Amino acid sequence: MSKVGIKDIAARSGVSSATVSRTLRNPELVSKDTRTRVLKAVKETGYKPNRFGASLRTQKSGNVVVVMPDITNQVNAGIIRAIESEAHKAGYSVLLGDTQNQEEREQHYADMVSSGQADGILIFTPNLPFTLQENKPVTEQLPPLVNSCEEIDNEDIYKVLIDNKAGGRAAVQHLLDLGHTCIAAVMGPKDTPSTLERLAGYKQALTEANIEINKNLIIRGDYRTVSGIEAMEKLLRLRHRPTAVFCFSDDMAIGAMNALREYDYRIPEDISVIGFDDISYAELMYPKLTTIRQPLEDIGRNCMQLLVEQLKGNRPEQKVIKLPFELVVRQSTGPVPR
Amino acid sequence: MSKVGIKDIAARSGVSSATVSRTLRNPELVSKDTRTRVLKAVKETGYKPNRFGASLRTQKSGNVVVVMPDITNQVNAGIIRAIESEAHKAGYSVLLGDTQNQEEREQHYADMVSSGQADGILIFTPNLPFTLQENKPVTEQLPPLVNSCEEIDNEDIYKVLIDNKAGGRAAVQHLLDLGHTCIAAVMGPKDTPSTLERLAGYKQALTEANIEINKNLIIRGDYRTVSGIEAMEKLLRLRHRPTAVFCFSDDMAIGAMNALREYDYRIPEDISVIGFDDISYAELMYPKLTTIRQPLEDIGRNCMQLLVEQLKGNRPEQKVIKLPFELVVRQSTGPVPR
DNA sequence: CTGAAAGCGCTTACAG
DNA sequence: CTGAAAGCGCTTACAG
Repeated sequence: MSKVGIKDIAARSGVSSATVSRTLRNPELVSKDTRTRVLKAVKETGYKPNRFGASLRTQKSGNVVVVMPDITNQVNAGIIRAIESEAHKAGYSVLLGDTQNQEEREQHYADMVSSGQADGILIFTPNLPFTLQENKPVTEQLPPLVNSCEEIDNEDIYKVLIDNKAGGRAAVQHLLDLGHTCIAAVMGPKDTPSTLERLAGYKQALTEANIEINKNLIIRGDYRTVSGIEAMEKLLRLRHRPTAVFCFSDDMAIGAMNALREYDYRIPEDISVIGFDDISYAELMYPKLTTIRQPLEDIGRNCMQLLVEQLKGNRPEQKVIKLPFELVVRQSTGPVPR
Repeated sequence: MSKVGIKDIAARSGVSSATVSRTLRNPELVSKDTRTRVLKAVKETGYKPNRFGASLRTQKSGNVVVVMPDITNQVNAGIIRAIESEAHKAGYSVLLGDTQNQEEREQHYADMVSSGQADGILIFTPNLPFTLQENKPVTEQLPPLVNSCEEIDNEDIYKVLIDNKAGGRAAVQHLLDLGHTCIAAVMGPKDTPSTLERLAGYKQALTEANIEINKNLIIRGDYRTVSGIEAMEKLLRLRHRPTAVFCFSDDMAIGAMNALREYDYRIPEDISVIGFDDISYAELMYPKLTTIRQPLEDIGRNCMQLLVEQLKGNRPEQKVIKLPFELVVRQSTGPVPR
């Protein structure tokens, strides 16, 4: 690696380093003649301004950091895509922080903001990796920040959310409408806000239909495929098997369908399956998966837009953006068997 | 955001900023007493050293950048996971650069190395985003760098690869072994090294079996699901339909299976389908997808290890690491219908 | 339109 | 064990 600095360019083109900097940042301040000379030298040497020098001076990094529990799952994939393209529009680079569900790594990425490596942060976990002092207003203590997907328990934070409870309720209502009364739930990871909400929706729908909640029909999962398989295997052992299963994620629903096929059940003739998310593989399954669609792209776009507003120094009035979910009926759900 | 600097800590604990820095970087150089005082001040204020100041001084960023055409697909997902955990072990942070197949963005991420924001780079596209001068040795002109998945046409670069040609050949040989003679190929994006290699393997296997190459049976795709659907639809219109299809990616194979089901073909009784990659969804399909497995985790791990060696200042003798693929026979391939 | 100079926040060789 | 000082590579207010 050749290490070309601003001084080399200055020397090469016979101007001061100030003029080189101006040529690159504010070319309109420089005469056409010098500009040409400087740019020639830049091109010849392949000079790139050292970001640390610039950022140290300007106190801006031009980066935003995204903190996600698992960057490789399909839900986050859809969100990331939108974040990236929106950030790009606003002139920011995205640093993707995969926490692998480790608190230490969450902290690590949050520190990138504290240490100036990023100007703002998008948080998709339910924890706020910044310590707050009680006596000061929250907004003054936090960097530009938006929270989404897993709600942080703090009213003063900007958020982009869907109504998980209503989503859960809609999923179960769909099954009730098909005549099911023995409906199982496969939950996500313990104590995550999204799971608790969806569970509340599940319970609400059943209660409204005068159906008693049966604890044996509620299984803990972790949103991943394997846990869907295991949950389904547990359910199939029950004396009174469910005729329909509401999985709190598509990945678990896909696992559940695989377990059902393994044991020769027909979907939906024997057992109906509904998921949550509408990842791209949902409609590629056989049978195609009925699910509650999260507007992944909208979530990503809104998150970034809300962050960019803050980066501009604005403090939008509206703290929370609620986005709509949608029941997508496909082939994995059908009338209750009789 | 409170902006606490090293001077604030120095003042608070009654020492010089040099001592604060030592306490944080080389605590063994500082007396226990001062160390305690400094750490107390750090904790109370939540001070994080500004990365730009430090990096400007040390000329190290502690970051590596990963350049990928699409961070959200499942092949890359598997690779990223391994890269992240390996980087973490070596004390590096990973900046994920999704290029969305735009050359401009590829350049942007490469510039992060040129501008000092990253100390090394992992490139999963076939283009080298650095200009080389002919008269100097290549290694001296490049930063620590490893190339994988899509081979860059340069012998002096460190690479982690699988034998795509042999992989393609193995896929077709599997179909030949099942008695198929009319075998279609659904290729990836035009001119990508991986696709050209797999195609060469396809042709080699057929030629060895004395089967003539039929251009109508070779369709262009782009590795994504939709292109698999479209390719299959084209193939089904042919007067002499293939009895087996080799898709150069699992996503396209999944698309192809969906198209087949749409038109009431049975898999594999009517038409066999084989993919390439073995993404996690491959074995969750119905029928479960037969495919050529890429060792995604191994690829990621080896890439990062090879990069870390270079970051340490070493220049390993072996430039290319070849990793083995594996034919995974599942349910989407079967004997030729008679 | 251009240059000299200050300074962003650190780290580290040097001196004590 | 600790401090004063230099300097990493930029940008920009100021002066001309």
